[in-house]
Amino acid sequence: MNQLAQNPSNPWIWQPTMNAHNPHYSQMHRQQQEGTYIKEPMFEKPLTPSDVGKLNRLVIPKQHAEKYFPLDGESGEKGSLLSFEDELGKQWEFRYSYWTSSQSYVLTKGWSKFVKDKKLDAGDVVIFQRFRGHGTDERFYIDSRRRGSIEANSRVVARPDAENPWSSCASPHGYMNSVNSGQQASSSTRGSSRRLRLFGVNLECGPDPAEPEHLASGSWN
Amino acid sequence: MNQLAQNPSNPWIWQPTMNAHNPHYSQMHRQQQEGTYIKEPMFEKPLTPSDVGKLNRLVIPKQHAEKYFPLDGESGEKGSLLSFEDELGKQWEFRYSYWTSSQSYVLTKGWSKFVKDKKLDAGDVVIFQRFRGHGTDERFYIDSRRRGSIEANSRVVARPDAENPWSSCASPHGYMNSVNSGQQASSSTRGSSRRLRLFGVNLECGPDPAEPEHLASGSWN
DNA sequence: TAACGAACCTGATTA
DNA sequence: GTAATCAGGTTCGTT
Repeated sequence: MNQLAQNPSNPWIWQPTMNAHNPHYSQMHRQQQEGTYIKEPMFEKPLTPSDVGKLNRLVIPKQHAEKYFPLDGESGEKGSLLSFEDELGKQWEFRYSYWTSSQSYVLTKGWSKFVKDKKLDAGDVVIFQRFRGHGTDERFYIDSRRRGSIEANSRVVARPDAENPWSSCASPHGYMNSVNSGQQASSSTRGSSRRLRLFGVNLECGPDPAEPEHLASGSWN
Repeated sequence: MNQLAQNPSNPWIWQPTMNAHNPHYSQMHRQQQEGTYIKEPMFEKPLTPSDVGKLNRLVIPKQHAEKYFPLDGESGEKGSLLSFEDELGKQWEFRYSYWTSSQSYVLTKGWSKFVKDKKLDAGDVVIFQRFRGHGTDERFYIDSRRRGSIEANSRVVARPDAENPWSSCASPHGYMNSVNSGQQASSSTRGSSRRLRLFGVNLECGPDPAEPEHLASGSWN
């Protein structure tokens, strides 16, 4: 089911694995039969009640929006379309625009479908990553994790994957590796003290430590 | 501090007085170094709780809106911007539009700032006037008075002005003169019966007669 | 016609 | 004190 597999010699590098039977077999993989990508985190957004409510929009913090999704003059007026792939290879398109009245960047059209499909609630965290290929080749990846979870997406939580060596309290997709520069974090799945540093945030991973706020709002920068 | 002074020979006519030290020295006066204006009342709106509440809008009675602030087809769609000057020469801009859902004309953007700045409460009255110059030259003026007061604006109430010969229970800016065609109203600042007719409305000005409703809702037409 | 979505707005909070 | 940000709203056109 994984469309990308870690390169055994370098956990930063991910390579597509072909699986034509996957109904969500992504355009990315159809178009690019080979090649390597660097998967890197962009930012996270802990969802507010408004982000998952009736407003049908996700506010993207300005510093992240301007860094990763710059709008040129033309697209700034009418907004643009951003395409993402989720952990199943499913494609998601969102209208992305800037609201001058509130000076904020938002995902609008398509966002509510994502919220519904992923059953997102306030406090859940949406994770934005990108795969960078050769030159300016760049593909966006969207993921989420439940409030209080440090799992990067629902796949590991809801569908434990025997292929994945990371267990609960570790990070799938090599986040830890990339953040820790290949050095594996010292976490154990047994024992009373389970602590790790993820993306610059100290995280407790004991037996449900009442979801401390610093965990839910942990961000990459 | 007065930006306009009555013409000694005709109280209907007001002429700008220059005062470069006034921090609110208005564009009107900067642009028009000379000239005369006819100041005339348009209408008043006694403020409802909604007008000063969280709705951040002022409903303008339809007959007044259509008479004084007509919206053409183009501006009817997106609304327009109305500029006013207050008694201090400060400029106020309000978005003005028609809400089809409620069939009403409203001031929206900018209105809440005015309410806050003037400390307006329900029952207070907002006064709309215009200065008419040559041809179609027209400038809007916005003012307010406290609930139960017949003072035309806070200047006389809060900042007694030695230059102004009108005392409490009289009208500044020559309203009385213009309405009574130069004939001074028979009001006295002493005595048990203080009554005057202002813009066609009989007003009691006794010692705080429990703010009768007809006073608070007195209107020019 | 009811629901959705795009645009607009504002106040609390923060830097 | 001032300015920027953004969560939480509203309206209104579209479907």
